[in-house]
Amino acid sequence: MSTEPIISDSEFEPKSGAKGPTYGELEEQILKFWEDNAIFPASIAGRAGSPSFVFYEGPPTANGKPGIHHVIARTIKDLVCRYQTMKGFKVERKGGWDTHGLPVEIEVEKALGLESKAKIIEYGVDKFNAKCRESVFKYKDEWDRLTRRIGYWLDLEHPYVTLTNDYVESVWWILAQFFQRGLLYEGHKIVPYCPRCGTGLSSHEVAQGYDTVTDPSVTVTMPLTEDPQTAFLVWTTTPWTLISNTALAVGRDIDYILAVKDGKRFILAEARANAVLGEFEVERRFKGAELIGKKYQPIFPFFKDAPGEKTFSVLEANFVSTEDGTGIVHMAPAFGADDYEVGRKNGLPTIQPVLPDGTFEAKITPYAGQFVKDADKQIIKDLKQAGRLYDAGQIEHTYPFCWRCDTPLLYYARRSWYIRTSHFRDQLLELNRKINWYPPEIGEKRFGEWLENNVDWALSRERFWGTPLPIWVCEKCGGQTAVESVEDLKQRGSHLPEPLDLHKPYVDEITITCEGCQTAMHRVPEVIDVWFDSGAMPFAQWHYPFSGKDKLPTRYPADFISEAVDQTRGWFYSLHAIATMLTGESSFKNCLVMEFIVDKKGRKMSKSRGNVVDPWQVIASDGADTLRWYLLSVSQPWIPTKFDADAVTEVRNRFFDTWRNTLAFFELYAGIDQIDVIELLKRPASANEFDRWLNSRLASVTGQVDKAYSSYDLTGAVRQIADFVVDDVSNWYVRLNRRRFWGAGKSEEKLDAFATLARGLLTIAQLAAPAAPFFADHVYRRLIGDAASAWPKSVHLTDFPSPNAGAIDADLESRMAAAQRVVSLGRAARAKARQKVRQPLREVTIFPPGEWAAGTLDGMTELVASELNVKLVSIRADADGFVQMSIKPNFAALGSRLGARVKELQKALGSWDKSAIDNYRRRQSAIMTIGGETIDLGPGDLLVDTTGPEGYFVESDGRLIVAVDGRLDDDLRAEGFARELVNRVQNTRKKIGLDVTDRIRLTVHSTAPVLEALQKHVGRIKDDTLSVELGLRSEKADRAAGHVIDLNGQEATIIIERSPV
RNA sequence: GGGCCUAUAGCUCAGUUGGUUAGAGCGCGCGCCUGAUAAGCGCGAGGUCAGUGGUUCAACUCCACUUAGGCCCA
Repeated sequence: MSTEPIISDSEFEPKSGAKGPTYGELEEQILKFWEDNAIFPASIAGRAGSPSFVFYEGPPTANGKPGIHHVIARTIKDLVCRYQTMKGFKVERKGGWDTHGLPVEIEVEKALGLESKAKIIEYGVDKFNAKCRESVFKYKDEWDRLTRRIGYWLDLEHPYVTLTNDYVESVWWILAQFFQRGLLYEGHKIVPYCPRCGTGLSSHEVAQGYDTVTDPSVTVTMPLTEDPQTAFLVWTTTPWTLISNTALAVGRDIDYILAVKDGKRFILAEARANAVLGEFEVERRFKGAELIGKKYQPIFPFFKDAPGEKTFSVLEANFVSTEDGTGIVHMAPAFGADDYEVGRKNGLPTIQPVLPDGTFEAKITPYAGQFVKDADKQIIKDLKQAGRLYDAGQIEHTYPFCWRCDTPLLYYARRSWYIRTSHFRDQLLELNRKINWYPPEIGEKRFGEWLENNVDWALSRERFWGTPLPIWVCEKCGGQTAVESVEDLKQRGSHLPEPLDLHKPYVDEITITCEGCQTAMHRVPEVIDVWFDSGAMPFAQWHYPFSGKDKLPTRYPADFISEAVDQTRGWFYSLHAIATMLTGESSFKNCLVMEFIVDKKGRKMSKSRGNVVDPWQVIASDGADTLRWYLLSVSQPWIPTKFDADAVTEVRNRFFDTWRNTLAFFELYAGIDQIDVIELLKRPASANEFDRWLNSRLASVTGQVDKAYSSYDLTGAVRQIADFVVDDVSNWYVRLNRRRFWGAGKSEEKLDAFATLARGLLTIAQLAAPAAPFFADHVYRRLIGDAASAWPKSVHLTDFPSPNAGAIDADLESRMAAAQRVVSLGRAARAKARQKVRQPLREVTIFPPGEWAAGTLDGMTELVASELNVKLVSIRADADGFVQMSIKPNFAALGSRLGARVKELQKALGSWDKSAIDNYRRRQSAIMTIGGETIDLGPGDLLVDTTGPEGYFVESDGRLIVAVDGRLDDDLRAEGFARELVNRVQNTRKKIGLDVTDRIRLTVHSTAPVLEALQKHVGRIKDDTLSVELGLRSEKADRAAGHVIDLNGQEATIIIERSPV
């Protein structure tokens, strides 16, 4: 055994205000230790040969600074990975960067002052893309720095980067597979389109430009082919789209009527009839289903011969509502996403008579060359003339405008490439059911319903900075081919640039000779949706299948991913969809979905509001562990969290300071006695009841925390750890066992206490390590020291503790809980008696509740007596005659059994007298008659409530009663003086800077009654205050020489001198 | 406009399949304890459980609608 003190520089410092290093400084030290000793790589290498726990990092884009919401995301990912590592798994964590996409382009456009696609082309796509490439790593260093500082262990040296040729090549390979399986096709997509800029807008661009405007609101007639005297009534706010009308839509289950008004016959939804028609007669009622398939007469002649079996007929659509309009919807597939989708399913033609600049083409003679919205007026006039207008008015609503030039946007069919995801709908749904979502409703609702309504994935983007779509088309014969690798491209292509860059514009120059007609094929101009990039990461991060074939089997699918809820239709979907189509299984098994972090007022954090929290500031003041712990414990990650900096500090004060002080307490006395922790941990289990209790609690908590972590209840886990440290370890075990730590020598009793606390602190460090990796390692290393080679260097290299089942003593835990309840009520009773706890009292009487087992307080009376500072603890089963009682039904137990009769039972109980109540309290059974029916009442069916007996000071929580005898006698008073004196001396010792081990000579000057009282307790006073001499003087003291104190209203002066021995 | 999440004490959050008097921490007031703890303990003040309507013997809890904040779509 080592004779050197393990703890050379104790953290404990007497109250001087300084508390040793700040948490931030400690964390920096731990970070350095991790780096110097390569602990992160060691934590993976140490699990070589173990089964893998597969984690995928969702790639961020580093063109913006990381914020507080990134800290929670990274904390959760880190926690789970560290936990699984401690559980024995090999957990690799490859970092990643998302580097393509429109948001990147928009940032660069703003920086360069480019206002349209034409301007970008003018500027040069090569130069533009070079700028994009730079911009995506603008804040990479900042990201890396924050990632390291918050302790997120991630392989930042070998990240996957979506813009590299290797990554793009993998994406191309996947797309080529899809192409060869016929899953890629060309179609149209309805996009919000600015006719002036000549470009489609992304949804977040559109969201910026909504404005309230007045538009025409017209209702037109569509006569039935089979009965031209009857017409459908159809409503629209965009009359110009009527030219492209190809069908009508109704809801299958909506109620419709055939109405007669002024001799004319109309069909419309019943719910809308009053609003549209005013007065009318109903000729017939029927469901929408009856209308499906009916033909009608086109409203304009231009496309009356359009192809399609179902053209100019009534279709079914689930989006038809009766909120406004007529319940019969006009369909123009070229100008509405819903329309387009229904049109596609029903083989309708896409009639598109509008040119890219927003004007009608020449074929539409009366309106040719007019901007469509300007043509509305003339169109309405012409409809009226043709007798097809039922009603025309105006409506105020919101409409999107281009955020750059204020031109009204048109929803416009543009050429687009699609992936046939809808063919996999059932499989997507089925595989989704196998994913564990946290919380589960994300999987069932938000994600599940999204999959239910799956439409084909619109893959292409008419942009510049993205993975180019690897499809080459022959202009002559229309032949198409997909390139599946760089090798493939080299073999088939000409004009390959050197060095090879797979981005625009270079890749566009490469031509492939058409197999069919030997003509040059050119690549389609589009790039792909950036979500496809990130969704391909399970494969592309390893450059699969070109070099990752050996790696994939142990790295797919992921056991765990976690991102914020906005990724439901982003990354979660792209991961799931690509994997399902490529491998037939989903790419992740567990998915923890985070909600957003909002400001203190519940509003979104945004730069413009100026309410963004800078993580660096929080880390600087409270430390990264504190921030991590706050974010984990404040609420479940999947409910929105209001960030509160004061609450972060509170976490530090309540949990970390308590934990740290418990360690400091241990170190203080372990240091004094030169106790070797490693040897301590080898001691057999202690028989001491307190030690057994703490060990039992420790085992229970270990099991609960393990279970919580493994089921992704991270909040539950950290809350349990914090409660255990604060309540059980610090405020109960340490406080009540302090004397065992200070005692002289190295008694078994003392070493047992040290061993118990050491074991507790060590295990807590392990339990907390995944959540608070810095401080946990600090505690661990202070305990283990550097010398101990048998123990791993870092807590993160240890195995997660498994509960010591043999240590769990449920009976002991419940007896201790009972004692704690008694003490708590006893203190309240003392407060009522206006007696401070330092003043000993004669007796406390306990009336245990009926449900307590007979021996519940066995072995606990000594503890209760000392905590409540009473001489005698009495337990009386029978409260009759001592307390007043009332009784009522236990609604929870009886409600389901008796239903409404509970009320009658309650009434009947009102007539019970005291003995009847006490009878039930003791026997826990009774028979009653309610409404002529006999009811057997068993244990717990009735609840006895007790209120105070006269004369005593009583406190009760409804079942347990604790009564304190508040009367004092001379002996009690004398002891009160003695304890009061000890307290004053101890405070004074501290104040004048004496060390806890210093011996003193103590002199007390006071009045005769006080001295007489103190005389009775000389031994105890000397022991407690480490006094080698105690002088009691009745003469007046020189007040300046000592400290004047108040002892229960009597004045005294104490003089303390340090004794040389 | 649609889908989903959230709303409980001054603040941050718990609240099991509907059931006794809706809890905790912080903050505030009063009292107490302390030989590790700028900590802790007790008591008190503080709640139309966002609002309205419904189902039920019984609603914070279930249903409908409304309001406010958020996410994703249109």
